[in-house]
Amino acid sequence: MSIPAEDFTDANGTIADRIFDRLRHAIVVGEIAPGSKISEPVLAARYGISRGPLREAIRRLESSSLVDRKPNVGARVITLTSEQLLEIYAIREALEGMAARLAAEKMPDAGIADLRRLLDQHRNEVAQEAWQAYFQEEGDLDFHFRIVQGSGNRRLANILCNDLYHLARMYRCQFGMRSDRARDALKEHELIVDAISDRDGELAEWLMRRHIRISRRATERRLAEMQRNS
Amino acid sequence: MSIPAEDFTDANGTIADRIFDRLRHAIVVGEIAPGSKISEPVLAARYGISRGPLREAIRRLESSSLVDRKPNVGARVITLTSEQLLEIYAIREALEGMAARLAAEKMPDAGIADLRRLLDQHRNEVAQEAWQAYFQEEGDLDFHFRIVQGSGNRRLANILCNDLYHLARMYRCQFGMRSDRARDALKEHELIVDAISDRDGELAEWLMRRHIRISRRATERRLAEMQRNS
DNA sequence: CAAGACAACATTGTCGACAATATATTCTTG
DNA sequence: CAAGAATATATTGTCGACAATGTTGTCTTG
Repeated sequence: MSIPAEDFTDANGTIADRIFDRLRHAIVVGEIAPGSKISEPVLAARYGISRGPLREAIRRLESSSLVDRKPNVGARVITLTSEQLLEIYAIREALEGMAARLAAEKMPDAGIADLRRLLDQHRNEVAQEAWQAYFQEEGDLDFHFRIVQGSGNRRLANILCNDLYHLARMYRCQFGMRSDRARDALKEHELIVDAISDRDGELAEWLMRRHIRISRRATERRLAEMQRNS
Repeated sequence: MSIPAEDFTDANGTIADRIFDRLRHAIVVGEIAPGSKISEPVLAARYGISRGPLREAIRRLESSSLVDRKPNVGARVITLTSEQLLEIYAIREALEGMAARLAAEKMPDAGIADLRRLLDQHRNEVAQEAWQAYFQEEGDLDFHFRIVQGSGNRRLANILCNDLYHLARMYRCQFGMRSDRARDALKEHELIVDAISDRDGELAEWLMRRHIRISRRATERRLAEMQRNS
């Protein structure tokens, strides 16, 4: 929810920047189907802009590895394979584990307090069962997002927030991932925040890595299930 | 040396792609000084191209975080601070540690044999003391590059090879990093290859992380020294 | 003389048109 | 009728020109 890339306020920045955000969002939520062609003429017409800014946006989408471009042929939205998804989980485990450790060492107390408030909110939502899976997932990303920010490593935050989180979100939209793991995940989140609050970096890293590993296994099970049903 | 991005054969691909490679190389080796402005008109004139492809290349340089761009103002080459450099080392430690573990599990025997040949070559160069620091450093990157490739995680390889290695190289050129650590580094490389060859992922990860940590400490010492002399 | 406003300039952002390349269709030929 | 070549079409790549924004230098004025 508070991920900057999500709230593309159409007022600021250049057309290329705005179209990049819009396209990225459209791709991530599946509005533009995976594997479909990114045609410059039709998109330029649809959004009422010229091809110039559009091309720059597409080049950036390529850098974010959301589209696959071939010279003189064009760009297509990537189709996330299960292998690629597991690759992302592996990277997140390494990177976010490190982020949790750094956050335990360097995150300001105010940030930890914010984190606790966020968890309180999640706890209410889960308890009332009034939450929708969508918001639950958003909340999960929000949690991870804040910890990464708290690590203080700007480049780490860039890698995760500009690329990997969008890909993770894309997968969730693509496979209609509904989280029946909300309660467990919340508990894991709470333990992580406790460790960070105790400034126990080693434990925070271990908990975060396990959290992501569990999440990956749940995904693997789901993928195997889908494989079986198809 | 065998890093794909380095040999920009001017024959294939579009102008935008070629100019991206050329600019990246020019920035990395310091041909375009850190902090200097990336002026579209002057670069278009210098390379004899139009501004269109150039702009796309600049957008991609921005995605690689080699330039810093402000809307309606322009782009400037980033200036690597020592903090940013240490951030990169931290990320490399996490990511390449993982890569070494995966390589131990999945790298084909042929790849390991290639790795050994590479180390033989390095050993000769070091023994003859006929090596120049430049090639030594290139060889180091080549070693890391191959292990990352051997991990089989394509996205991991992209993150490291498309962004972080270029930044690391940029730093080395920027600070005129001469390696008096070649002998030790070679020994560490050999241990890592031994672990991979033994399919001991845990050890390979540990050795790789330590290798990068030692390298980071050497860099920190050098930075402190430079700080003192200035 | 200093500080702020104004104007001239340069640079970036955007657009439409043309050239080069790839894909799809049609035609020929065994 | 099938397979391949040649053409036709559409899309991408590139370019030069115009509009919008930032910057810089100058001029006025307290």
